[in-house]
Amino acid sequence: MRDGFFKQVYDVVKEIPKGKVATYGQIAKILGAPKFSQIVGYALHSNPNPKEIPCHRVVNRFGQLSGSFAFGGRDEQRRRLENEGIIFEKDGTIDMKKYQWTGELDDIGIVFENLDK
DNA sequence: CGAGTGACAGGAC
DNA sequence: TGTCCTGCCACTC
Repeated sequence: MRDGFFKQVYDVVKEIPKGKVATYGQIAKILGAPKFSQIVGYALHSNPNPKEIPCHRVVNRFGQLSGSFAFGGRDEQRRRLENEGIIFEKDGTIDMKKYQWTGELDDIGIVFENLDK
């Protein structure tokens, strides 16, 4: 998996279950590098594959939608999340206690061995 | 190949 | 989740 860190990010993001969200930092941590949070955001910004990568399920640590969105703006992102059962507060944030993806590697089936080859 | 960039996080106060 | 400030590293030009 040395095609780039980005690809690893995409692999994880694709495994986020419907109705759940994850933070950039969380994804970074899953990849074994908590400091990669910014890189995760950068990776999704590139978003070479919008139809495969549900980046609307990835939010910042406040549970708030990101400023720019590759699919068509915050509105679209919000609608997609609502469509998955996620309720937004009136200030545009979501309840992370309820919706934050608690799953880790065990749940998503990605094994670090795979990352090695 | 060096410098700048960025969908961020976390600690300090 | 008050604000401010610093660190972080892959990627692009």
